Amino acid sequence: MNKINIKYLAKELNLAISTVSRALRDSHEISAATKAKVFALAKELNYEPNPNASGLRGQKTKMIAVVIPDMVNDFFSLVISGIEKITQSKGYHILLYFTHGDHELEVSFIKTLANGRVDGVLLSMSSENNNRHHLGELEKKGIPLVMFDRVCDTLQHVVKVTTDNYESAVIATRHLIDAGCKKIAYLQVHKNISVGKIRMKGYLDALQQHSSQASPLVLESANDNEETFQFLQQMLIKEKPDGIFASIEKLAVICYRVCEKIRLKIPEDIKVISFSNLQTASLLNPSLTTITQPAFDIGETAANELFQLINRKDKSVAVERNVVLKSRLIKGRSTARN
Amino acid sequence: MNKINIKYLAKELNLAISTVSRALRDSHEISAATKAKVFALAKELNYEPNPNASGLRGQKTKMIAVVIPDMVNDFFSLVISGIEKITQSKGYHILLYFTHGDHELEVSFIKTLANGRVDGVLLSMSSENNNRHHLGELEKKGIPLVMFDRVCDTLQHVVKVTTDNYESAVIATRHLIDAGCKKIAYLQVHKNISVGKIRMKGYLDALQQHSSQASPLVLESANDNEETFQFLQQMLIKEKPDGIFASIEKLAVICYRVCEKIRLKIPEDIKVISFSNLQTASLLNPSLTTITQPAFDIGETAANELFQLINRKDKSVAVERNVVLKSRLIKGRSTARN
DNA sequence: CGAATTCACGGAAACGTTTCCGTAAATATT
DNA sequence: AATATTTACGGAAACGTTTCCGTGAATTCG
Repeated sequence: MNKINIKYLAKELNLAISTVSRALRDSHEISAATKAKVFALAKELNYEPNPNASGLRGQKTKMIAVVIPDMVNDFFSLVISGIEKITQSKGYHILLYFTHGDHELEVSFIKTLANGRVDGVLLSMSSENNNRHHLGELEKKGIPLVMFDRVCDTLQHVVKVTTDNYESAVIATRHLIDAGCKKIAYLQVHKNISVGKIRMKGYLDALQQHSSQASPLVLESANDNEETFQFLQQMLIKEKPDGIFASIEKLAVICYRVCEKIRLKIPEDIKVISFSNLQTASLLNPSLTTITQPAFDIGETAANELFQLINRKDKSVAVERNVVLKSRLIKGRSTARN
Repeated sequence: MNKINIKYLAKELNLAISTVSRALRDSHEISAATKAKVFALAKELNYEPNPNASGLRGQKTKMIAVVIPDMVNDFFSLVISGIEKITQSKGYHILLYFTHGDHELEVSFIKTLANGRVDGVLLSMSSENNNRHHLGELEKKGIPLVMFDRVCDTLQHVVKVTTDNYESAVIATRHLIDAGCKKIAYLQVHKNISVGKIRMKGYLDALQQHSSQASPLVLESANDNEETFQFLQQMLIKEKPDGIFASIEKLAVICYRVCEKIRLKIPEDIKVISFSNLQTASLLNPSLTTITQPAFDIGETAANELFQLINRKDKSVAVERNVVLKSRLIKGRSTARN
């Protein structure tokens, strides 16, 4: 359990510490012969530079933070896979944080991250979108930030990677209308998630422009799944919608369960469409029509944007940019015409 | 963008660096009055200690690495959630690595990790289980290791967290036998994953002891999903099994697709059971009977075991321990009696 | 051939913490 | 009252790396 560091290599080779360091970094100031000797010994002893020392000296950590609500659905798993593809190719490391939808946790994570622990941050915000003061701390410390999916719509001077939520919601709603739905309900999560707001606007606009439906029908989900189940059941019985547009897949799943319980047949009695990255959507009973976000692409894109920020020369000017990726409508039997 | 570090705090308060450091760590050597002043300023300026400096000095990083094959199924997502619960409560950070089933990548990850980047490693091995020399490097450097799920069965002196794969496989096979299956096929991944081997042994033993089936029927999946689809289709047509035991959920999903294509009715014509953590298993058509591993528990347990190793006093003696958690059989319609 | 330049390397400072050691003043002990 | 101990803090070393600066020797140039 001997400490193998540059000092040890230097002593072993009768060289100065600085020489060994330069040799390892392939500096032109070092002769080929010396480099060869250093490389050989480093390889033999399995030498790896101490990241804390490098980080401390160079103010570079080769690490980025990924801060997401959680991983209960396939979306964020895919995003992370996309991020990992990029970080892996750049020799970077991923630090992973879950906010569990808790804004306070998010603030505390960002605070600890704002001190040289990472070279950059990828963030998908926690539910409560009220306060964004903590993000200024990152900018103040010169740590690049890229937001994705759940972005902060009121925050300027930041790079955001999103999908065409509005257009997709319009398409989804029109898909239900075209399938013959006369009364379409929208299942929404918390009101203060920007993604949810934008999707709902798409639903509302499409309804107004392309349907004769008298008024929109919106159900906001509860914190607890069982509670949501009850609410949805009441709504389906009372309002009798013939189309359901779920803003997230969890709500579609709950909807399937409610329909099974109260003997509503999908798609005969009621049609269901949902934003979803569920890999088994096509195997559900019936197969679920989905609006599927390019989750892996989002991860790749966000990571690439972040590395552009990390590597740029002039860090004084703030960068603002909105990258919007397209979602896809994948038809299943849940919205088949009667 | 001023650097806020201990030196700055010290100058601002007319104190020595050492005094400020001790105050921040709530040392008994510092008077209450001084502590209060230091805390106040630190809070006001949002001071956070530089992790590289702390890590370099104290040889503690407050980080652990999680090395897993990938995140294409819900299992590892849940494991990570379990791990995160523990790290979060201990103020630790998670570094995440995907090996993508590539042994070389695993070796290279472990190598970089063996140099003070992390305080401990949680590992679920990549597919190829042949070489385990790289893990010795961790032990040599005194970095604790806990393996989970895909463990190395030939490696001694290490903590392993697994599930009762053998017993579960016996139960799964017996479940099919009890449901009336006379010819049960086992769908297996790569031969050299210990988990797969153990599960297959359970299948073989259960078959021998409780079934009149002449000989076992095993199909090893190809690397490519479509290829596996073709193989399985051929096998179902040629051998006509009436029961399928899938060792991982991906194979069960492929099996569903094949059955749909060649018009085999589940469970009337053929019954299907699978190891799976699919959250939508009960919503599939038909609902899938699963052996479900306590993935979240595995994460929690592995993380707790790791922290025990990290915090123990005497690091000279190697610890060996096998924690085995129980899986659950969750009945669906895919194995209903005819 | 003397001067300027390049080459190849050594010494030392710096990154921000933590902790060992030292020390005046204050308090306690005999 | 003289000594011992505690209190509260300062100075400096150490963690391992990178890089600035310096310097003899070798090479190039006029």
